[in-house]
Amino acid sequence: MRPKLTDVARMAGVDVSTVSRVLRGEETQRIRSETRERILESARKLNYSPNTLAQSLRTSRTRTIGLVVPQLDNPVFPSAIRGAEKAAIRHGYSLLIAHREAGSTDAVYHRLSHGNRVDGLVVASLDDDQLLREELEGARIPFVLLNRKLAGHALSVVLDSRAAASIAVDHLASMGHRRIAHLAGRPGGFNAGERLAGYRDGLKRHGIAFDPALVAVAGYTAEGGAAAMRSLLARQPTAVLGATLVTAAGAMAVLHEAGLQIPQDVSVIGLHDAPVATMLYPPLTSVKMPTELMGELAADLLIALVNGAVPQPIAPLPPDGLVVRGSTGPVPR
Amino acid sequence: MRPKLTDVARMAGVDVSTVSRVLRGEETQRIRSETRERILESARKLNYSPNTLAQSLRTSRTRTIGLVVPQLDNPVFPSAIRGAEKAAIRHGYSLLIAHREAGSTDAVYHRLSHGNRVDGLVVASLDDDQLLREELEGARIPFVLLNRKLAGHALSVVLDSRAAASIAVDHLASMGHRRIAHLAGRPGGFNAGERLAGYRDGLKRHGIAFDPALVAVAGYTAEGGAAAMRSLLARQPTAVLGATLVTAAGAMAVLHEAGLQIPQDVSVIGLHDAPVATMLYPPLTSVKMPTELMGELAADLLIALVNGAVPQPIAPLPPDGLVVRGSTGPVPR
DNA sequence: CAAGCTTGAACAAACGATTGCTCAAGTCGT
DNA sequence: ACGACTTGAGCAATCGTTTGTTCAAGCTTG
Repeated sequence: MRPKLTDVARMAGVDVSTVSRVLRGEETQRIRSETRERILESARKLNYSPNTLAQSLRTSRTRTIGLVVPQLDNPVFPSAIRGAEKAAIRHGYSLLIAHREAGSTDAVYHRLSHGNRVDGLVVASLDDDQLLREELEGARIPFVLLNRKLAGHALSVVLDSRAAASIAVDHLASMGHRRIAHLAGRPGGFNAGERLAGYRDGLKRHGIAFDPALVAVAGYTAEGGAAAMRSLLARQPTAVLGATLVTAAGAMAVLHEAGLQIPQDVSVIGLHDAPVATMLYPPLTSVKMPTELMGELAADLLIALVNGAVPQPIAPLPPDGLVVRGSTGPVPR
Repeated sequence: MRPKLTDVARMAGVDVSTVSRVLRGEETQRIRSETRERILESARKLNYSPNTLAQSLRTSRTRTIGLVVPQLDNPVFPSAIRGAEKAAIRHGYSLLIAHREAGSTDAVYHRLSHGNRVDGLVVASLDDDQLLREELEGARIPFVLLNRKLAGHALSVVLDSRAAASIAVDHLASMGHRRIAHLAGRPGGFNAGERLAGYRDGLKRHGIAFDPALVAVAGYTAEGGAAAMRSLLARQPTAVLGATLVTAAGAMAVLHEAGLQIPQDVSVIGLHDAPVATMLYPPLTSVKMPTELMGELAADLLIALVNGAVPQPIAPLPPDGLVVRGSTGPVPR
């Protein structure tokens, strides 16, 4: 049998309330130091550890936050998870990760938010606004959105994708590219819109006319990137801006298949940087984004919220800069 | 305020115990059907959902299992997570994912196993036996090891890495390769040993002498794979067997750097298949392993264990077969 | 019509902690 | 030496469920 407070109390010859106060380090009540020692000693001997269920029930706080991620094979999320973990640990919270694929029918939000298992939720979702809104409608706990916004709703921590896309275009344009294709994200999605806007910002700044024919929807998967790239091949872009690392990778595979050389024939650049970028051939030039920081700030924000603070909204996180690798080069003549 | 059982009871004009029985569908007690209706109606109106904390405290079961993963950027784990999720849902359990990097000082096991938050743990770990054993020593809940074994301890679900490595060697040997290098895993590790054994099995079957100079430790990261490959370059292997996808990818980057053509100069093959294999250039030939199934079986096993069954050990899961892509070809003459 | 069954539901005791209050003994000032 | 504090600890209620037990009616039976 697991030792409980009463066991420790019996062993130390005191009341459970005293044990509780000593173990929690409560200050409202003075305890003779020899009593304290006796209690601590007993707890140690019994290898006591509190039943968090009972604690949480009593205090109605779990000191746990949940993080819902829509996919694990996108490097953004592992990185954000690491950040959230750091923040959680820093505040003495536990982090509980839940996986919920886009469009899944599993009621993860409901389970977590109605089950009293977490004090708040950091939500990353690839679902469309409508669906997400419905899902979160009934949430009874505070939540913070990660890497997306939802109109009129909740706090968000997002990356400045617009700036990132714009930086990418700068890089390409500075090497003479003018036929720059864009592999776009989910149409209507927050990030997709931002990135497209940044792409257009960049073009404009360099006096390049926006050509809708050079934009194809790729979503967030390698297959999507590949399909989009295939559809753009006929347009003969000299450079391609992928909305994510993974879509850029999908595009690269298609370029290789088509017998095009990277970067001699076509330059490729991706948004977000991650270890996989170095595994591609050639290693992918990308705009590095503070994804870990994003997770960290989201968790910080949520924990503040949980503790009754009314946190300020956080501005989009600016890119960490450009990481130039082998996949981009001067425009072919 | 969240509605609780008493609220429903008051609204329906009955005792909480009756509400509880109706809502839980308990059969030991007959309930008049109009009463039942009234209760159900009230619960619906109040949008009642039970406090799982209280439930778990009372019943001392959480109907939740934990899955501890050591890394998220290795495709094996997302895949195993998916499998475990499936199994958990199938049994009506929730899955709680915890991240614990190898060598981390965070007491994840302790928190989970002593905190009464999960009924059991599926543990994947890259820590060495000694450390893992210590960590798990004090666990007060059942656990199942994922993708590794620990001498004399606990149930495991593992892949048949030995068979996988052997299949990979078959493939290479069948194309005439005889100088086959091996990028090995963590020395002393269970999987590393198995893979090395499989590699040697394969060599032997094809009458190739084992040459220790063709084996280098790469661990489980791209950098490790790259370093190992660099050290092997001088040995001029015609083919390389990476212990994982990621190490193979690291090796490929080095081969590219060195100006070697894949597969014309050197063939590369990896163990485990995952989407990233198709993103590499050339797309990586690999031995596909049932990683999702592994997660599923581990969760099944754990849930059986939690429910008092004494499950049979599970034999290593055989590979799903070879996926031939562009990274392997005939031996250069 | 009294005794014994059913039926259907209420009572009440846990589960393991936290925390506001009460209270006995010792200390101090006068 | 007596009342007023202080110190140190125990009492008991409570968090929201679950579940063994009791119990009042209504019904059957002989």
